[in-house]
Amino acid sequence: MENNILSKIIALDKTIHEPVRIAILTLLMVVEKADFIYLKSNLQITQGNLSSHLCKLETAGYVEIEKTFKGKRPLTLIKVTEEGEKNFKDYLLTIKSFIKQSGI
Amino acid sequence: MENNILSKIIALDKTIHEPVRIAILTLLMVVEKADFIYLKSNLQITQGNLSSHLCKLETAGYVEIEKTFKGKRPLTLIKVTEEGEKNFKDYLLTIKSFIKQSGI
DNA sequence: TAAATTAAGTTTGTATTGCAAACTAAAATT
DNA sequence: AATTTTAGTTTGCAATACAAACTTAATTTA
Repeated sequence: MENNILSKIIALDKTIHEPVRIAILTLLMVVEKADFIYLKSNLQITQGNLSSHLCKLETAGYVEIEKTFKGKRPLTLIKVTEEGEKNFKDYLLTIKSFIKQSGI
Repeated sequence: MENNILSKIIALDKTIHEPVRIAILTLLMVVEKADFIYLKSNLQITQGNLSSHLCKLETAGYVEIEKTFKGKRPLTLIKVTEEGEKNFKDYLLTIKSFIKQSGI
């Protein structure tokens, strides 16, 4: 038992453990779907940066990306998958128990 | 106010926000000094990996590295600096308030 | 109606990483 | 004398995060 929390920290899911992706997943947990522009304006990052992070999350199977149109303009909708949700919650629980043990 | 926590997450200190370095700093917070071997065996990572993370922390001014001898063998002692301690605590507080808001 | 601007993304380029494997140097053991 | 162990550092490389450049199409302006 004992300092097992440090091995859990070291084994943290790298797909999630990236600030921008933590923020993306946090937003996606509270809405059923979000569009690209909504995420971009909430996160205040460049479109290219958002695009590549979404690709990473999609490749990992953590989000689903649906390309549609609003009128004649492209509209990209993003939602978290069950797997993404589960792994994100696990991630949060590990962080939480780490914080608890840190005594902060 | 409101979703300001996400901008804090995105602005998280990259020198700290790396699992191995979080673990190193966590260990360094509870001892005055640690030696290389102590860190290596507690973290269960390769020496090369530990060496490079310590360099990164040293370059950032977050740890001080003192090379001495135990008998005739090299002994490397590592301690966290005041700046390292302050920034690590700030990091933990940000994570803590994020976890709190996440409702987990 | 031609030119410029805006919208909504994707692709490209690059400098930085994290890590394992290889290496160094000296001490201890066989 | 040769091998192994200890205590690290350096090297090599694949993966990454981000900004800048690009694409495509719609809209606005002159």
